[in-house]
Amino acid sequence: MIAEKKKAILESTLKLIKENGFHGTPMSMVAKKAGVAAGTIYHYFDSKDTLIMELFVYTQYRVQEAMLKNLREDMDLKESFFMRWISRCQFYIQNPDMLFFMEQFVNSPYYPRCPQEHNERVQNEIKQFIEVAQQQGILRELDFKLMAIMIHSSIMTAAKVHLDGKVLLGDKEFNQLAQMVWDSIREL
Amino acid sequence: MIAEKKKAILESTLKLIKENGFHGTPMSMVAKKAGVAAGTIYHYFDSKDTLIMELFVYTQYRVQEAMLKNLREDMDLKESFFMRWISRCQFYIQNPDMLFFMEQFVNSPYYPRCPQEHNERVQNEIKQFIEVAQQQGILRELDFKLMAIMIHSSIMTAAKVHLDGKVLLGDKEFNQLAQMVWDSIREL
DNA sequence: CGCCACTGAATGAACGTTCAATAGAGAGAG
DNA sequence: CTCTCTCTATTGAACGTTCATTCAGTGGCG
Repeated sequence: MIAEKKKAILESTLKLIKENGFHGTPMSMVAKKAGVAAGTIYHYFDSKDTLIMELFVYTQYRVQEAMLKNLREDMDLKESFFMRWISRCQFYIQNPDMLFFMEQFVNSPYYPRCPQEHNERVQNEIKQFIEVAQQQGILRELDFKLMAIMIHSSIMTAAKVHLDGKVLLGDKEFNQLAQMVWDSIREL
Repeated sequence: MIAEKKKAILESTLKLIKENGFHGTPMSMVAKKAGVAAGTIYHYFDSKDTLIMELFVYTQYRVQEAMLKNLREDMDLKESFFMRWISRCQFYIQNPDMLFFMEQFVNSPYYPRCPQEHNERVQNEIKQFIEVAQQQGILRELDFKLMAIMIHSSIMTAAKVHLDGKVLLGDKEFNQLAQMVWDSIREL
C-alpha cells in the first residue's frame, strides 16, 4: 500500500506537470497542492528527479492494470487487440494528467535514464501478444518493437485529439480507429 | 534572411533542449554554445518563452520545406503519400534535435498557447491532400484532423525508434511502414 | 556624431534541498 | 492506566545556488 501522503504527492505532481510542465512545477507548488510541507516530499523521494521517475513507474502500472482488467480468456486475437487498444485509449482519456505526463516524459532526457529492466517487463506483455499472432499468420512479419510503438502512438494520439476537443470520439470512432490500426498491422 | 547570430541561437537551443530539456537549458548555456553573450539573445528574442515559440515555427517551416522539395506534379496520390511520409521521416532522422524538440513542445504547456493561425496554415497542406483523396474514394471517410494526426504520429514514432538504434530502418522498412499507414487510411 | 549589434557583470527572484524542531504513534515498564 | 522512551512522520523557515533578465558600456560602421 502506498502511504496516503505519498499518493497525494504523486497525484498532485501529475496534475501540475500537465498544467505547467516539468520546469514551471516547483516543489513548493507540489507541496501546497498535496497539502503537505515542502520537507515532507523529501521524506518519500530523494529528489525531484526521483519523484518524476517514480511517477513514470506508477503511471505505467496504472495503465497496465486498467487494460488487463478488461481482458477475458475467451477472446480471440482480434477481439483482444480491440479491447486492449480501446481500454488504453479510454484510460488516458479518463486520466489526461497521465497522458500528458507520459508524453512529456518519454520525450525528455529523463526517459533514457530510466532503468531498462522496468521497461522490458512492461513491453513483455505486448511482445507475447504480437508473437503469438505472428505465428498464427494473422499479423505481418515486422519487428515487434516497431509494431508495438506504432500501436502505442496511435492510442496516445487518438486520446490527445479527443481531449483537445477537436474531434469527439464515441464508441463508433474508437472501433473505427482500432480497426484502422488493426488493418495496418494485420497480414492482408 | 535570418541573421547569422539569430540562427546560431536557434540551432544551439535546439541541440541543448534535446540533451537537457526545457528546464536544464539555461540561457547562459545557449549563449555559450551559440558563441554570443547572454545579452545578445535578448536582442533577438523578448524572452526564453519567445525563443521557444519561434523555434517551433522555425522547425515547422524547415520540415514543410524538406517535404515539398521532393514532390513532383506527375505523382499519383499514393506515390505522393509515400513520398510525403518518407521525406518527413527522413528529415527528422537527419535532424534529431528538431524531432525531440517538436515532441517535447507539442506535449508541453507551450503548445496550447501557440497562435492557432500558424498551425492552421501548416495543416492546410495535408488537409487538401486528404480531401482530394477522399473525394476520389481512395481514402476512408474520417475526420481529416484525426487522419492527419495519425499519420504524423506514425512518422515521429518511426523516426524515434530508428534513432534509438533499436530498429534500423532502411529503404525497405520505410516503404513497409508507409504501406502500413496507407493501409490504415485507405478505403479497403 | 548617431546608430546599431553586441557584451558580460550585476541583479533580484525563484528554486531545490536541508535541518533543527515538533508532533504523534506505539511499545514496554511499573 | 500512565509515564517514558523511541522512532518515524511532518513541518516550514532558512540556505545557497542557479537562473532569466537588465543595462551601462564598448566597438565599429556610415
